[in-house]
Amino acid sequence: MRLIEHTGEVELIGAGDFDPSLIFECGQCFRWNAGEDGAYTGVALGRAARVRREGGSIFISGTAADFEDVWRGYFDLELDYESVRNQLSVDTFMKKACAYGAGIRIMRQDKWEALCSFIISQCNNIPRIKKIIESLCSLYGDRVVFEGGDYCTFPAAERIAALSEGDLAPIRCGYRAEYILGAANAVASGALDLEALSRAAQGEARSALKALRGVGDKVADCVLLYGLHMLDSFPLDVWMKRAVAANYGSGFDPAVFAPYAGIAQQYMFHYTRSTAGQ
DNA sequence: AAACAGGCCTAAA
DNA sequence: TTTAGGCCTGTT
Repeated sequence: MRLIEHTGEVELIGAGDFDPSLIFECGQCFRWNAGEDGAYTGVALGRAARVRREGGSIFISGTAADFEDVWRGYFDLELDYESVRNQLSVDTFMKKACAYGAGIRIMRQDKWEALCSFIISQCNNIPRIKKIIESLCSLYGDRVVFEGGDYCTFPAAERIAALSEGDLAPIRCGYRAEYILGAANAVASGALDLEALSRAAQGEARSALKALRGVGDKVADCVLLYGLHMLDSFPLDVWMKRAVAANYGSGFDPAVFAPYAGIAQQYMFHYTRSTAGQ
């Protein structure tokens, strides 16, 4: 990959699989939105940015230093996703899913943000999930100005731990408020060390997450994959259960996709949802 | 109007 | 170990 620094943004040439619309809309994140020009703007890791594809290049706002400090890791640019796709194309279904999802990458999101976001996601639809998260950020995040617009960071666990259920009432997250506060307290107090968990064994990290009220198998697996970047974690939501049942039956074991079962899940998820009803 | 949406918890077999 | 019902809220 070649990097060219322009004024206000960097250009990536030969970044490999990198389709902003797939990355931001395949269900792994909630805070990147497409503008009229097709460019995505979002706030991540405390800063706002814009990402777009033009020709064969990817443009990310900021300096080369920003890119090295934040975005190279955030977009997981060290992993060759084309090679992963080839590795995962083990049968007819996965060949189709991988081809369909070429351009997807699994981001390294903020760990606390992933935990909190996927707690909110339970039994909810994407528009409402995004609405609740934006409301949480605008109430309790920090303001950042970017290209003349006003944005908000995702509030730190410490900030939310200091709140009450009443403080969360305006975000309209319903019964999840109690779960959010519990998780925030666990993280803020140090009882749950997400940084340490990301270096622990997957099973151990999963158990620690599931010890939180409001975190079951599905949310825990999403946090492992999207927050702790454990690429072998295989979240099973209702769509994935249908997809697995339809294509593999009951004896399926995601270990056939090791060590990238989580990426396999992402291709399957996106392919299944996008082609639903066709 | 009733069901459903990217689950989780509890109680009961 | 598996299953049913309830849960906040918004949308269809």
